[in-house]
Amino acid sequence: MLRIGEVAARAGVSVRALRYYEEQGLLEAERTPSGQRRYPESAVGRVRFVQQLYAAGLTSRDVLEVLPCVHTGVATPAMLARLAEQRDGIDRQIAELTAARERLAEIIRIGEQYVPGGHGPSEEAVDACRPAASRPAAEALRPVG
Amino acid sequence: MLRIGEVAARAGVSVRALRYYEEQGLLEAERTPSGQRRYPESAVGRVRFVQQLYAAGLTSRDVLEVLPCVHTGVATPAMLARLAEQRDGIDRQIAELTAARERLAEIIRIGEQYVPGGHGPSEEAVDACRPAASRPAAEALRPVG
DNA sequence: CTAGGACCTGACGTTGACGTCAGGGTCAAG
DNA sequence: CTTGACCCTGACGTCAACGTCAGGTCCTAG
Repeated sequence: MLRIGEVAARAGVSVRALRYYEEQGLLEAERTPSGQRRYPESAVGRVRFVQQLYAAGLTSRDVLEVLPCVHTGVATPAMLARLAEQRDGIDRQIAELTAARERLAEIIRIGEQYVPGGHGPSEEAVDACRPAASRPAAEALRPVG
Repeated sequence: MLRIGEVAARAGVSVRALRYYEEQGLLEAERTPSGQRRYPESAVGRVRFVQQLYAAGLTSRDVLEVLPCVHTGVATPAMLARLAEQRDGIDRQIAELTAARERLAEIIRIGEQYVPGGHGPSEEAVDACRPAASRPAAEALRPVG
């Protein structure tokens, strides 16, 4: 059985975070007679999983909805629906991130092309800043006005 | 020239958000003699771009660091470095999201497999909750304790 | 037995991106 | 000329996931 500090260190989070997770019902702990928390090794993996879901934009409540699969080992249809919903949400996020990434990457490509020479503003660079959908407009993201 | 309400509607954000962007230096506006804001069409695209970067986890300050490419049309080496940094951050996020997504997807697959029958907890379902790295441990994410 | 590092429970502070309310101008239509 | 939708500037409220501080307990090495 691990003490809270050990779990925190192994999972790469703060002690405060673990107490917060308990508060939110995401992580239980046994208690010693004196009231100190004791965790099984499994807690480390669980904390990492929670962190992963947080990173995916889920809230504590979302995670709480999704975690029961852990206890029952099997999902109800309603839970499956929620799981699928969260998965789809993540898919949407990935799509958005990919779009944003591409946009930055294009700005970088064009920037790298023009910086060496060091000459003035390039239409292409400005162009890269515009949303793909409105490229023809040739206006977006240039100095407003 | 668009009024603030129109820009907000077209970009799918609140009027308050636009005023906030101005406060953060992310979006300028001309003013009518009476002090009302007027935006060019380009503002809509710009707002969408800012939203996209927010969705990618950038803060207002991050966006502010990245936006100047818009004004100069070309990036300084320092700016290119920041852009690359943000792009790499997004890449890391995408990787994490993909991992989280896969984990949820696996839970769903196994859940779908066992729910129809409606019998008890399945080891596989529990297994899917564990981090791939610690699969051999066969402990993580089961009822803690 | 004692020092000090780890742990405990409140409970208030923080940060970012807005929401919301108060109190008051603006302006096209009827 | 008045009504009602839209706009303005403060300025305080919100929510999540913790950070941090206070004041006290536990426990392990020396």
